[in-house]
Amino acid sequence: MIRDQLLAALHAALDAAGLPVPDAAAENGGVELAPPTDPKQTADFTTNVAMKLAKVVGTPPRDVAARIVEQLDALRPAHLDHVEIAGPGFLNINLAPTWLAEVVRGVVAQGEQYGHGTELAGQRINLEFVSANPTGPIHAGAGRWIAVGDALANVLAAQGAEVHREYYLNDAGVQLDTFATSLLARFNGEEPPENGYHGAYLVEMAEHLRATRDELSFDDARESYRTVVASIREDLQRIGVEFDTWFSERDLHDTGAVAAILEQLRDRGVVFDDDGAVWLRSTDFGDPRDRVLVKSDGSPTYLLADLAYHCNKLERGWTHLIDIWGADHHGQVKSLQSGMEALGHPNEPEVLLGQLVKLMRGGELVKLSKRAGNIITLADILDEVDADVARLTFLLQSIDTTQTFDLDVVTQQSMDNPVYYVQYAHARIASIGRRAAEQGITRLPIVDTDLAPLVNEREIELMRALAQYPDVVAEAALMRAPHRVTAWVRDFAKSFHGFYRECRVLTDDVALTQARLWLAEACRLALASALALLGVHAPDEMTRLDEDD
RNA sequence: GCCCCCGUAGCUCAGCGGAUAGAGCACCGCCCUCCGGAGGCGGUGGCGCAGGUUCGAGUCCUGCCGGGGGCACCA
Repeated sequence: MIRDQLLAALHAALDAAGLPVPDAAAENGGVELAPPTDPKQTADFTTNVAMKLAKVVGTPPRDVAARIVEQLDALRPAHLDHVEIAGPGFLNINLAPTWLAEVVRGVVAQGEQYGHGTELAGQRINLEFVSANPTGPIHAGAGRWIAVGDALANVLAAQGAEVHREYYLNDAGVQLDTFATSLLARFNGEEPPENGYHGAYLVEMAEHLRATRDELSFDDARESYRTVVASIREDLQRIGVEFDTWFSERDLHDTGAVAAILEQLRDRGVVFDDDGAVWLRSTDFGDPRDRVLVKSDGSPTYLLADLAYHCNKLERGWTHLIDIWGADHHGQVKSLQSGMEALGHPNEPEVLLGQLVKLMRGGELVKLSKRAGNIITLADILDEVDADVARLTFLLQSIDTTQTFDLDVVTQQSMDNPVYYVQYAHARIASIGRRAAEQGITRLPIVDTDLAPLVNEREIELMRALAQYPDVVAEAALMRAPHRVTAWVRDFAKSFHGFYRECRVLTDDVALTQARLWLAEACRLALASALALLGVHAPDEMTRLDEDD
């Protein structure tokens, strides 16, 4: 990549100028070379290295910059046009337009893999997300974890990691008993207990069961969770997410894995008995309080099973564990990590806490409660908008922010959804291809195509955005922030629509047409790449809107 | 009381310590003899408050004020 070549040249220039290389491990970081953040700056790349060195060297930043420029000019790296010193001491690197042509060729060469990298090569990551209890349908808010988890998995994989999508099925424990009690009540035409599940889905399930039998045992009621799991799988299929492993909590108990973990913890001397219960000394590992592992009635806590589960993931060969949890589970993070550290697995799992989704309908906040039964399910949303709209909506913002999902806005105004704006850009490019075919225009091999005619501001803007895309993907993976890809693709679509309006692709100028056809193709590939990471389709055509709509 | 997240334009949100803080929606103007107007161009409008670190702070630190989520022998 051109940036890497420039970076190497910059290092060489620093060396030639007798300047030290800023320590990457230091507080203010190493040598940075990036496009200017300020869009009004026209340079291709900028570096603040002179300002970082000013203090070390003891001369003003602009003087340091001058020394670097002198050496860079002498080195003349490929594509370099000229370097300017700007503002407080920025080095603004201006390249010849040839470098952007190389970007386009690079995109075409990599196809829909463009933007992928190898930052995480060799890592085997187990990503657990959703893991909603099988006691009821997936609610709408969990859609966020589905969309974010799947996109994050894609982004991590795009950086070379082997990524495994895993769903932890809580098919043991008291919540399943509560489920059974509630279902049994419905079967017998009674109301579930106050703290049971009151959702209408149990009424339906009970009706189905009554159609084939007169009696229902508690155990059979309990096992009916499998029906719920089937519906969860169906919802996931509708939104297009597939898990590699559905891991049964019950198996952990049945195989003795849970008991074995308790023994391990005992052996390590990190537990104590008190009042008939077994406790983990998690305070030794930074937890605000110690935690119960085995209750005084002899039953294991969720934490103990969860420790067994996470150890199991490591035993299966995953080198790093990532869990996506809702912020309402914040209190469990430290406990789990303390326990894992006690078991010899520090820094596992990495827990990504996502802030919760607030659902709005009719301008009112919808209170969610499975137990009260007034849930809005993911299926409800998918009944009204397609999966692409739902996914992109969930991927619009950082998981650090509480998301307000306004059902009215998302459904009634779904045509305004950003997903269509982006998909439209892709469809437009495909449309150009169709028109070209009609006119008998063939795209010649890119090696035979001169891209020099691409000099319009719009074209430059697009090519620069293309150049930045790999960094965006790498950053999204590193920061576990797939929404960065969303932000990029929206901006990119905007740039493309601007280009489309101003630069006609199919013209009488054969050379220009060829160059623009390839630019458009590069844009299409990048859009397809980004949308694939987000789990959103890249359509070749959009359904036309009604004129009178 | 303690812990986590957030506070940026009227609204919803971007913004890896860098230069004059950006989008979408809404509102006000423009633009279809031309590849799909689900489009383009322009305008109005903003970093909760106070200190600190730094050559440089929306970004880092402290305090305060708001909003959300947690502080179980529940999961």
